[in-house]
Amino acid sequence: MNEVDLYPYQKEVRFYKVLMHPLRLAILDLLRDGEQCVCHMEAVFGLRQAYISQQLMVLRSAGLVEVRREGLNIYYRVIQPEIYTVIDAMRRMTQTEPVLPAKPLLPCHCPTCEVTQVQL
Amino acid sequence: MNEVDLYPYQKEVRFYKVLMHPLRLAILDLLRDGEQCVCHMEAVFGLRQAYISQQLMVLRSAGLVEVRREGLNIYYRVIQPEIYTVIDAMRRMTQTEPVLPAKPLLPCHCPTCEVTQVQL
DNA sequence: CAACCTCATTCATAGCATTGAATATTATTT
DNA sequence: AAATAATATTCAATGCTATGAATGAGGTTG
Repeated sequence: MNEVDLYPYQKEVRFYKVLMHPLRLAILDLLRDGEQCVCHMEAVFGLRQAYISQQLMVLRSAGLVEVRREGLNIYYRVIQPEIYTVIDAMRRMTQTEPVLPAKPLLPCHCPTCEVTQVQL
Repeated sequence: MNEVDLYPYQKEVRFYKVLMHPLRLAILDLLRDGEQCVCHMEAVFGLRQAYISQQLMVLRSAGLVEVRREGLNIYYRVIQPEIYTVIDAMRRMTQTEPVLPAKPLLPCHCPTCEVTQVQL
C-alpha cells in the first residue's frame, strides 16, 4: 500500500510532547527571567526534588535547556528561546496567563531565594 | 504539603497533546487551503479511512475543526485558525517544512479529486 | 426497501508517559 | 575520609495513547 511518509513531522512532534506537561511548562515559564537552580524550583513549586529533576531531564534531552554547575547548586537555563514564541502563540490562542506563585511556597537557601527573602 | 496549582496549564496541555501526532499535523496542513472531505484525505495520504476518522475525531473534540455534510461527503474545516500561529512558530524553530504529497497517492472520486484529475 | 457509499465508532492490544519511592552521584565542608 | 547538601537516576505501578480490525450509522441511488 502506497502511503504518505509522515516521518518529517517527528521533529515537531517531539517538541509538542515535551510541552504537553504542566510542570514542564511551568519550569519554562520560571526560566524566562534567566537561569535558576533546582533548589529554587523546588521552593517555588513546592514539589519534590526528584519529580522536578525528572521533568528537567526531559527538557534537557529535548535540547531545550542546559546546565551549569556552581558549587553545590546546578543552574538550568533555556538554550532555545524560540520555544517561547510557540508557547506565547498558544497562550494567545487559549487566552491563558502563566501562573507562577509570587513568592516561593517553601523556604530555600539558594542564592536566588536568599535575595528574595532579603527583599521581603 | 503546600504545592503549586498547575491546573491552569491544562488548557494549553490539551492542545499540545492534539498536536503531538504526525497525522493530525498533516491533516491540519491539508486544511490550510480550506475544507476537505474525508475521502480526499484518504486519497492524499494513502491511509485507511477509519484511521483518518479517528484522528479527525481527536481534532473535533478539541474544538479545532468542524464538520459539514454535503450529500454523501463530509467536509472538515478548521474553526480555530490561530492554531496555525502555533504550528508556524514551531516550524520556524525546528526549521521544517510541511510535507504533503503533490498529488493524491490514491485515486478518489470526491469533487476535489475530480477537479485535480481534470487538471492533469 | 435493498444495495451501496461515505464516514464514525467500538474494541482490544501494545507501547509509552507519569509519578512516587528508594537510592545513587557529585561536590563541599569539617 | 566522613558527613552533608544538592541533584540525578532507577524501578515499579498505573494510566494514557496509538493503531489495526471489525462493525455500525446515515444518506443516496436504483
